[in-house]
Amino acid sequence: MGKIKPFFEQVYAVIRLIPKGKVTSYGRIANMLDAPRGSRAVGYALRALKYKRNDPDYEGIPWQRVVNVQGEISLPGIGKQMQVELLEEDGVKFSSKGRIDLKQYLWEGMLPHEIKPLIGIEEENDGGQR
DNA sequence: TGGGTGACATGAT
DNA sequence: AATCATGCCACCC
Repeated sequence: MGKIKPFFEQVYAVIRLIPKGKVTSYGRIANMLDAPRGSRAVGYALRALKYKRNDPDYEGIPWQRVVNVQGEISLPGIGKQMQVELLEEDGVKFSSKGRIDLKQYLWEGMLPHEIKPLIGIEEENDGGQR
């Protein structure tokens, strides 16, 4: 039946949909996955990529396109600089305060029912009856 | 094997 | 405006 991928997998699948030159927030990704309080879990998924960097299944995930709802980089330390660099390569500009103007660069995303087929999740209702 | 551990967002104080 | 608690989930040791 509705083949459910683990949540982290769903997160990665959504991130792959973020267009180059755009960003989205942890919270928006959570909302797209029907997990309105799951923003933190989205962050956990991103952190977990560190353990998967040798796994070909997880290559090419544009993780840099996820920022917090303020348009700021959440990733601490050296990784932050790397994220800024990658975003600049994407064509995203930072303000003098190190912020991204979400009015300009935000990827609005999709509704949960729109995004599920794209990330390999079937709707659980079979046939629309209820 | 089971906790502890994090790239967050929100509402209440 | 700044702090605080809480919800959320897979993975490593």
